[in-house]
Amino acid sequence: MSQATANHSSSNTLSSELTSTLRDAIITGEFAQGSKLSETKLAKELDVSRGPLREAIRRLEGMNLIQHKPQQGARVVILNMDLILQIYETREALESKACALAAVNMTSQEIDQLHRQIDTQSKYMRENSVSVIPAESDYAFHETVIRGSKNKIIERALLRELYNLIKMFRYQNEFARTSTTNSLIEHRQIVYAIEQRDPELAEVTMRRHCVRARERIKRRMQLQK
Amino acid sequence: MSQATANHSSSNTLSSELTSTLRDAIITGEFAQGSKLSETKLAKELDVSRGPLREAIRRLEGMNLIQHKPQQGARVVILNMDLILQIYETREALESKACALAAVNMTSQEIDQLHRQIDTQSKYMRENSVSVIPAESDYAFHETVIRGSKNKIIERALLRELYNLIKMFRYQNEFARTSTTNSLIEHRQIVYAIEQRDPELAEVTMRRHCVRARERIKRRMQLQK
DNA sequence: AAATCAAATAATGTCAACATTTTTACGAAT
DNA sequence: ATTCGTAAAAATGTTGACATTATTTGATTT
Repeated sequence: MSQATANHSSSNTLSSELTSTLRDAIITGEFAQGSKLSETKLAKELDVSRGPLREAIRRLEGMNLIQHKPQQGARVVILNMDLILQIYETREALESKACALAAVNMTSQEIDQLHRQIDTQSKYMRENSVSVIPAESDYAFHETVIRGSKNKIIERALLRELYNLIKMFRYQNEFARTSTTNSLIEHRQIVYAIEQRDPELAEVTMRRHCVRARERIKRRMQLQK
Repeated sequence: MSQATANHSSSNTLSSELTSTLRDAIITGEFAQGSKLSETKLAKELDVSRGPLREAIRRLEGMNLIQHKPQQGARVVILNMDLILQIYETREALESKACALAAVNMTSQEIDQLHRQIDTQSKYMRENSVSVIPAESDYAFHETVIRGSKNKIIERALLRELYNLIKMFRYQNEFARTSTTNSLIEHRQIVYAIEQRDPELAEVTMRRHCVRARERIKRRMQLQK
């Protein structure tokens, strides 16, 4: 309690702290894809017992970030091209539906927030004379739409499972990071559809946005190879 | 090892055994919706220590079957009308996509299996002079389609998360159980679209099948109320 | 009788030790 | 040199005890 380094999240349990810590380490690639998360080694390094560590691993398993085999331990998921495309396919199905629902269920305050987020992106590009949207800003926009769906199941599937994998992929692959000027235009179209309270338009607009992202990724991965 | 009741799954870990046991108990309503899963009580009843029990609870959390609050324990999810409709909405988005992918990716052997499953359903209805498909047979059909998508992410989201909730809902609500003659017709249409290798047709056919199921549920829940 | 507070009780969170399985290391045999 | 098998080492699975936090109980006050 008298420690200098303020533990700003001391109210949480150790197990949930570990979940966040390990999740971030996996996303950033600090733990390499396919590498083993040794309980004994991690427990020593992080100075915790294996109990909470195992619980954190079970949670990460539920987020698709690691795979666990009985008696053999846990390994970081490997994002090969097949899996990435499957992730983007799933995202397309879920987020287009989320967007349709958002057109019906979002409050006007939430729509205002979408405008502010787009303005931030636009301003950033103008002031820095670049044609890329910062990743955090892009995530924030999509998160607002997803939460606006008011569908807890879709929200959980996207934010708790898929987006962690997408963040991991983008963070570790430079070529996957760019959200170009086109993205901003598409974001505007999405907000327009939601504002019009037009779920069909919102759905196809978001679907196209996701499909384009996937195809861009696919093209670049094939070049890479 | 010399017990009369053969433990046919003794090769698995205790923790995974507990996961299955608790999952089934939740689905069947043996643990009531909203009731607390007390670690100490369960540990005594099942004669296991709390460690593996806690891991099983973390896994069930990842399946959306229970909600866990720090320092307060785990409670069985409550399937109110809102959540049920959200579950069916999500299923619609995922399974229609899965069906489109199945039209592209299924092997002819897997398509044969679909035919056999439909024949079983048809035969059952003829021989028993009823107009309902047994729940297990309906699940089996959908599972074959879902696995046929070859998309591990969608497969996991549907089979590991959504379908457990749907099974729980159907098991505990008599009015939600009936898969009528129409379902069999729709199943035939789905197989036809897959057989034609027509992903667009497969997608809209499965979507309609899911939408109808949801609307049937919605109508009956509103009457119930 | 209702509300409030404190002690007692019970529950969840965490740890360290033990049990079992897997992996590694090493030596013998072909 | 390679393969095989055995022993040692290390890892995961499981348990019971301790620490801390919630909840309950009961006495006190208004």
